Formats: sequence, structure tokens, C-alpha cells
Amino acid sequence: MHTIEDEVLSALNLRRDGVPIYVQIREQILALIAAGRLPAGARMPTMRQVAVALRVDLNTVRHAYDDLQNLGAVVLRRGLGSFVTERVGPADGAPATPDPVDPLDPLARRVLAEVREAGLDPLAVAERLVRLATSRKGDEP
Amino acid sequence: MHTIEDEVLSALNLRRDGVPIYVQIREQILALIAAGRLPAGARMPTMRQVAVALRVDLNTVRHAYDDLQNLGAVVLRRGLGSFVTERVGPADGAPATPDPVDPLDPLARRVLAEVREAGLDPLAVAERLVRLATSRKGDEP
DNA sequence: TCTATTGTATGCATATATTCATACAGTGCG
DNA sequence: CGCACTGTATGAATATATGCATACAATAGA
Repeated sequence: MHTIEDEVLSALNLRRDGVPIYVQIREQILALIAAGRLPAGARMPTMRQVAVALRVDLNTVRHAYDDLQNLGAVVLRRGLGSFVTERVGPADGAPATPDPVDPLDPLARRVLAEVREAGLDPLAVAERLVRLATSRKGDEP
Repeated sequence: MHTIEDEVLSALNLRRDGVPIYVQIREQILALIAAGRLPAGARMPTMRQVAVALRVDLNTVRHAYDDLQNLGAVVLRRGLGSFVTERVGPADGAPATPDPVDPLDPLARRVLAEVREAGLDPLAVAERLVRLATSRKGDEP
């Protein structure tokens, strides 16, 4: 069987485009959380597990995990492991989920910002996205 | 009036998320080229212009521009300036545009990869993108 | 209590990123 | 030619990222 931790481990992969390793780990885990693939309360892969899987140093993974904790995305507990926070963000006086927010909202918003930054039409990109998604079905076995 | 260079300059902006400055410049310019906002043959902003606009060092901008040249995206000419390459990529024996490729294809493909990496449904993201785009019209004045 | 697991921490070495200052080398133009 | 502009280059200084080794501290469970 595969646990959530294993799923996360296999989802992580590093590029060589100049982006620091710890930033890549941080962003990828944030994306997994935003996607609901790492639900609130879920146990994260061990720092050492990630270090071994990605073949990077323990301190490098820690850098990423520290960032995640400072962002309020996870909580680190010595001797226990790391766990996804119940709700991301400061969470002040806002009531529980005023609007049934889509779990893919964060990613969608990021994409929207990126599209606008590039000066493109979001609708056109969405259309293109649909065409690409429906045409190339068998990409990753 | 505003030239293409000025448009590019105002489109560039830096984050403070740990991603190296030269990588941010490189990726943002690549996005502008992919979006057609920097057409083939167009003159790029001067390295010094970018350095002043972003308040970074000339060598940092050069790092980005060097990467862009190594990627084949631009050509640097001493005394003249930097210019967008006619066609991005090695361009071997492939005939001219076998399929009328969308100018937003690169971005769309990147988004698709990101969505799949996050374990989300591309169609759902596309829908969400449309809803976000159509609901919040007045974001950037 | 003992032990394995896990986060926390330190010191040293190396590589890269960034800034600052300065200079050199093509290019077009008056 | 001489000048202004633009890419190219170098050296020193500082900060950060990464790896490697090692150790400490808290937790759960046998």
C-alpha cells in the first residue's frame, strides 16, 4: 500500500534551473497542500525521508520545512514528525469557510496572476488548457 | 508614447521568495516572449535599463541575458542591444509552423504540467480559471 | 529504562549570487 | 575622428545555499 507520505515523496522532484533546492521543495509541498493531496492534519514525509529521496542534505530540507512552518502551512514536532496545519494563513476573525472555497483555488489564482502578468487572455489560456488536457491523455504512465 | 522596451520594463518586477534575481528576470522575459508581447526581432530593454529599473546590478541582469542567449531566445550584440530570436529552439529540419501553434501554448503547457503535478483535474482548473477571470474584472488599473 | 525515530543545532568547506567599482570593446552617428 | 551608447569583463567583498559530519533533545513504544 502507499501512504500519503509515499505519495508526496514520489511527487517531489527537482529541476536544475537555478531555483534553490529548498525553494523548490517548499513550493511543491505548498502546491500539494493547496491541491488537497496533503490534507489538513496529515503527516508529512520525514525530513530525512525527503533528503534521501531527493538526494539532498538534511539541512536543505529543514530550510524548506522551516519556511513552511513560518508560513503557517505545517507544524514541526520533534520526535513526532511534521503535520499539515488545519487552516493555512493567519486565520483571524474569519468564520469557518464563509464560501465553499475550491481546493484548487490557490493554484487557479496563481495561474491567473501569471497569465495576466504575461499579458494574455485568461479565457484563451483556459481554452487552450482544455484542448491540451483532452488531446494528450496518455502522458504519464 | 511607450515603446516595447518600456512595456517590458514596466512588466518586470521582483519577488522576495528566495528565487535568484537573475532567474526571475530570465523567466519573466521568457514569459513575455512566449506571450508575444516581445515579438521576434524586437529590441529588448538595455541591460542597464533593466538594472536601473529593478535596482539591481548590471552583472545580475547580464546573468539573465546570458541565460536567454544560451537558450536561443535572444541574441546579444555589443554596441547595438539585445534582440528576440526569430524562432525559439534549435529549429532543425522542422518545416515552418506545421501546426498553427498558439502563442500562449508554452504557458498553457507549463500550467498543464503544474496542474497534473499537483494531482488536480486540468478541466476543473480551467473552469475555475474562467470563473475567476470573469468575476474579478477590475484588478489592475 | 532502553531504544529507535525525528526534529534541532553546529562547524567547516565549497560554490553561487549579488553588489560595487572600474575598465574594455564594438557600433552608429554627427 | 570623437562621442555616446551597449555589451563584455574583472576583482574584491559579502551573503546565501549546499553538502558533510556530528551531536543534542524530545517523543513514543517495547
